[in-house]
Amino acid sequence: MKLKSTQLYEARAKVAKALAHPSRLLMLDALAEKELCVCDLTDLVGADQSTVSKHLAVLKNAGIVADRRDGVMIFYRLKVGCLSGFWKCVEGVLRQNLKEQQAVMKSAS
Amino acid sequence: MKLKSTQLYEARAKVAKALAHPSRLLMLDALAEKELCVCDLTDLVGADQSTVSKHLAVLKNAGIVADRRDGVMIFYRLKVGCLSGFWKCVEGVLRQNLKEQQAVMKSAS
DNA sequence: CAGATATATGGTATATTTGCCATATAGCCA
DNA sequence: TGGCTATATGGCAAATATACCATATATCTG
Repeated sequence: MKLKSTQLYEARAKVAKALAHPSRLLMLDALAEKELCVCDLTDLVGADQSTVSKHLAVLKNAGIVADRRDGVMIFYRLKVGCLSGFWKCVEGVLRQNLKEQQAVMKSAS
Repeated sequence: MKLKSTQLYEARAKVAKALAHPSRLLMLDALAEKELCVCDLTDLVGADQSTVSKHLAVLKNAGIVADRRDGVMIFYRLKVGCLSGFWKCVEGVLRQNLKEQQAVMKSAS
């Protein structure tokens, strides 16, 4: 039971780690629209191609995206559909947190 | 617009980073039930108290939990309600990925 | 096959994260 | 106030993540 739990949280952490970089999040947002090749994503992120390739490997290894070869190009697509809803919820909470902080600041002044 | 986007993805990454550790995820799961003091969470995680305290600081700084003092003890509670639903969705996708991989293995054997 | 293009991988320097120890801070109670 | 308990913080060493360069691999095309 303890081992099982450990594995569960490590699996979740692997996904969270894959999401824990601005460039990867930018790419995921773009991929939510349509599949894109590495060249598109490299342009989008504005980093070295090898850097983008490694970011994509992280996402793929976490099971968040999948890839498909078409000739010389490799297209990546999103496999997890719950990201946009999740961020919407999280950002709602953070906005609320901010409001509460501002209220505290105001009452203290 | 570019700056705004960068800030958005950095804000999201901060939340994802806070989620990117098995011990923190274990604590968040426990906090989904009810608020807990640092001592409870230290027992749960089984790490040094200072380590747990720092993990909690990460979660608090990301806006995922809030704390409340009651005498000598400090109770933490979850502020973000969308975590369990998110993990449920993610784990569904990962299970599906696994099935597909197994199907590939089978057809290749 | 040779050359060109798209992508991945190895190597390495730098930055960040993590965990524990020691210690500081804060509240409770005698 | 002094001692006790709960929690937080500073410091440091080890582990991990990140970015870029150089280069390897794979595919297409002539």
